[in-house]
Amino acid sequence: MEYTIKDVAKKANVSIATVSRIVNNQTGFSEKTKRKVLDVIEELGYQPNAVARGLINKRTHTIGVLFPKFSGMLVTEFLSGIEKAANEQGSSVIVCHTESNGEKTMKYLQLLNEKRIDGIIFTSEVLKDEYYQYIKKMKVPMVLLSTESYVYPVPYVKVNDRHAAYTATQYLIQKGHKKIAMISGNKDDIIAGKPRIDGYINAMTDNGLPVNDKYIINSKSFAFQDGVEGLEALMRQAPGVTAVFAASDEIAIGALSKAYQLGIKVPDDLSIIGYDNLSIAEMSAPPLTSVAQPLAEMGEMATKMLFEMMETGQSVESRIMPHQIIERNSV
Amino acid sequence: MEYTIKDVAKKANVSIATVSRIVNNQTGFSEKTKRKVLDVIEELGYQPNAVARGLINKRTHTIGVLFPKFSGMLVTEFLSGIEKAANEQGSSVIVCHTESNGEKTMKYLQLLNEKRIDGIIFTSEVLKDEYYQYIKKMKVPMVLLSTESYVYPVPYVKVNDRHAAYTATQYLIQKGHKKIAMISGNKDDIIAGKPRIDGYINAMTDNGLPVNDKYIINSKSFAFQDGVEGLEALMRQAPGVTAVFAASDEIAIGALSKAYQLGIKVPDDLSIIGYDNLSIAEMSAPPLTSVAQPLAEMGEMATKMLFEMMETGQSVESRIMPHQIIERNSV
DNA sequence: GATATTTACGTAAACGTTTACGTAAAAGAG
DNA sequence: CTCTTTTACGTAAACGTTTACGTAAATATC
Repeated sequence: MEYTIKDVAKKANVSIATVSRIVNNQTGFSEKTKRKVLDVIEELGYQPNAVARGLINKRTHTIGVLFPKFSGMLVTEFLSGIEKAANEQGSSVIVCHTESNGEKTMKYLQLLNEKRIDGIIFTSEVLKDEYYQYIKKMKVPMVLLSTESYVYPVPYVKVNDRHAAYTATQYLIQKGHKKIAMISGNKDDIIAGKPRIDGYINAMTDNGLPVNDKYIINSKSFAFQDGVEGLEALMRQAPGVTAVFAASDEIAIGALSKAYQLGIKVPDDLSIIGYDNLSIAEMSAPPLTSVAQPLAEMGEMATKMLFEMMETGQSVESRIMPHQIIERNSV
Repeated sequence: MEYTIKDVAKKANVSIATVSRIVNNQTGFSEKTKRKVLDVIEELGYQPNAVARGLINKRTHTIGVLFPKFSGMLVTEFLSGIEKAANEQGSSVIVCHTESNGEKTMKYLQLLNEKRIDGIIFTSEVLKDEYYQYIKKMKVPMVLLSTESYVYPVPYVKVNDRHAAYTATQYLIQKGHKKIAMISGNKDDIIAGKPRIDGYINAMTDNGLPVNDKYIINSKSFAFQDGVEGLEALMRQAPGVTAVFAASDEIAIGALSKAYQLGIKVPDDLSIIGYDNLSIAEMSAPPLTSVAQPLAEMGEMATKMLFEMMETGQSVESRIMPHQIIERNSV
């Protein structure tokens, strides 16, 4: 398998230029030599060296994807869509796990730059100035996935978090609930934290319902544990609530779990709606009603946008993806 | 950022060879020129082109990882360990989603070959002859993760499935259970299916307990739905069981969910033990007792082994990783 | 059948590195 | 101060491709 174009050329009695032309189906050769060369290629099992190609073409057919966390299941869903779209375009994807660490992120960007990847997908985290400047210098296209930048002109793919949260809250209101609480994630997270809280508040006020500070639990993150602690705190400080909007499915499942422990029946005594529609949502007891983001499609979309940018050399429009309430039995 | 070694050389008034030597910290230059060159590099923001390097060094510092499925959360855990170890070695990882599809897998192998990656990690699936032969021709090292080959001499990282299943069953027996059922995954899966069934059977017979065919439910896969259907079938055909060993956490959660629905109290009426210890195990109600595989460490180990093979050019010993019962409240 | 055009190639430079080899200068030995 | 060894470089080939340019042969034109 270590044959080169020269071996093929020699064996087929043609020049390497001709072999190259045939391999890349260009023009400038007869049907006869084409067949001869193809036969030799077949015989030797020749495979062009993408590294050499990359050197001269300045395209490596590889993109880099940066994830702050590898834990949640968001990652696989995104990756699944990204990988699919990239593969359709004949490209590979390199995954990078930044752990939300600035230094590590910069190291990765440097690595990706040295590898001369064709584009970058940056996910689920705010795009710091340092990152943006570096990527700009790299001169490769980038798209943001499940995040957006209020400062830099970088196209993104996202659902409208505020709107989705509004919809979720509205849904609970339509079901007749009035005392609706929220267990939010990190409220200082300007991408996934604040907007969801705002959406909740907007929906409440738009429907003439009071917004009570006691009804809003701010956690540090979007994890299971925050849900269990959140519900506990909620029951203490606002025992009258009949429904809660959780800022993530993990929080919702945590709340569900705590409710079970406290003997609170869901959905009879308390309704819970989640956010993300992860696969765990359908595995909980009772199955969790949740507002779904089309995660895989979002990954796919981001990748397609990235390729479009690579081809046209121009920026593209950001996309707001539709969210949707998946009704199960927790409301 | 598109400066080359030539630009640096010219600006520093040295030859490109000297720059190269300095960049790769070899010997053969004075302290003075080193500083000069380093200054120029800093000033220009020069970054060596890994593609050109790869061409000449025949090492791309990239490995490929093949996953049959992107759904479960096993993937992220594995990937997390793999990525960590690879990163420590200064390498990147390309992810491939084969969907257990032979054709797709071969396409991926071809792509990886063209990209001249340094090694392959093949996960969670049986290594077909076609794959093995191709990778052998590629002449890159490979290690199997969470799978093994009975036919080819390929090092692997795995837990001992039979033993782990034995341990799980034994655990139930120790807790006083006698009527123990199993909801297995696909019994034709010779890696993750059959061995777990065998382990269950061995533990039963070793403890003088009867093995009743009605107590073993064979599902098609290891998914949630198999668990809910499995428990339903089990309750119909063997209502007397007091404990069930599920061949995966997803199955266990499915069973848990069905039990809830049927009004069966866990663990009072029925004990359930899972397998994998995914993050969902701690999120279920009640939290699921499960036999844990050290997934991230397994990925890390596999990667380290791969690098060892790359460096020494020799094969390495396979590793059986320890499993462990994580006690929670479902037993 | 002579000329013009097209086709089918081959030659060689380029992509950005690393590295074997050569050589002049510096350092060390006596 | 001369001779040997070491150090600090520079030159050029190589890695495996693509592609601009050149040219001989084939085809078309009249």
